Amino acid sequence: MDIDSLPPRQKDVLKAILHLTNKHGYAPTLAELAKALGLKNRMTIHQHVVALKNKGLVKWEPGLNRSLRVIGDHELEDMQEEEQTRVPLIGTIAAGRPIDAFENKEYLDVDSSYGEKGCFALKIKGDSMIEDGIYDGDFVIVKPTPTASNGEIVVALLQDGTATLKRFYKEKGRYRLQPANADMEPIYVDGKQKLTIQGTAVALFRKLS
Amino acid sequence: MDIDSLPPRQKDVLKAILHLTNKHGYAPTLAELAKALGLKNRMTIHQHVVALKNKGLVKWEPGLNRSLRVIGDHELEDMQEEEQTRVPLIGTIAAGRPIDAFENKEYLDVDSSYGEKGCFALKIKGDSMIEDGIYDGDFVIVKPTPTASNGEIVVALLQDGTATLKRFYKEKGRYRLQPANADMEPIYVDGKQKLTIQGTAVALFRKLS
DNA sequence: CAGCTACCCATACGTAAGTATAGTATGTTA
DNA sequence: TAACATACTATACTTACGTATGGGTAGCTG
Repeated sequence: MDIDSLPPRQKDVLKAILHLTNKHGYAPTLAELAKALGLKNRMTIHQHVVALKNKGLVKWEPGLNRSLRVIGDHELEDMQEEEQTRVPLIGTIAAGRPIDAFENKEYLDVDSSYGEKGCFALKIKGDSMIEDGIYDGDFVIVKPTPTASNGEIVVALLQDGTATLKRFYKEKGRYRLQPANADMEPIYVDGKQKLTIQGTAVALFRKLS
Repeated sequence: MDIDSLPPRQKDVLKAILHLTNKHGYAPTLAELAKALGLKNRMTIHQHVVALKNKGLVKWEPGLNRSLRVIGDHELEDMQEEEQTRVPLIGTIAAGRPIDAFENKEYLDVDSSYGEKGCFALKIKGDSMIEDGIYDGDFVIVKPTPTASNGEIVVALLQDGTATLKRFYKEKGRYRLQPANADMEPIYVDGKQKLTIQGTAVALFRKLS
């Protein structure tokens, strides 16, 4: 049974079992798996693991708590996932400047789900988003996406090579990059100009002291 | 810790844990260990594993079924590091209310240094610190300290049992807990009254989307 | 269209299993 | 001798957690 031919969610469940088992050293419960996959109900997981059991990929003892395990030769697969949990801190972003890349590899230890999504972190320089509570010196975790929805905070690359963190709005024939600072004007980008969205900001981290 | 220097029965228990775990692929229960060692009562095993845990040879999560596992020197090191990386999210803090403890154990994965310092996390409810960029729904990481310096953001327990997150200032004969919200007044605590400082806020984490 | 798979949700019930509390007995060491 | 560690026993309580039962939607295929 090839994992890659599994339906998407079953594959997610299998990976989560491997991951949580290796992370904790004991088997996960259905509820823990549900939580890890953003579900509200462990019954969904139960149905998934029944399907996986029928495909010979997992096994458990009926009625025994925490006896769920992956069977076969799939245990090593979780090892390569491990290194992707950390979020690389790639540089500083200041409006009107290109991203100033850090020379040394640094990482932000945050919730592992961000690393798994391929997120990267940027250190904020400036006050352009201060009224949205994003302060100079904060770290923003960015999920790579080529597009964004209105109102999302994006890391945008302009045509002149500069980068900026702003709220994104798509308007008639143009894009608006809106600062959250009353002293600053929006940036408008004509619809025909090149606007690259590096990703959307999904989390913020700040040292207080 | 050398296994061979263990008392006889503790050594038996350790071996049985390893054996049953490898045999079944999931952790044994106390009852299963008791049965394997010819005992009638799982309490005996419980006392043995407590002794083994105190010697750093096994580990489990209190209250979780089948979470017992043997930890070796290498794993011990990893486990300690893992355990101390995670910051327990213990509840919600809203000014004027006691801390509303979360029922389910949750953790915030943040920079490992916070976990090492024994920090805990609280979810913010309210706007009392909004002008310092601490918003409703944010998570604040708190380092336990009984005292604070002027200007530090503290989790304070008042005499009436309520909790609050404010900037701490020591003044003549009293303490001032200063909100960062122009619509709110400071809280003054007479120097003779009981003011418990649970800790100081050292970091903030916010989900943006 | 019907049937099937995939995927999500809910509540209720019952057993699994850890823990609390308490006890006795034996061996070792200061 | 007393204190402590080791090792066994019991019952009762409480939470953990799997399962039963039931519902729904969406997409694909014959």
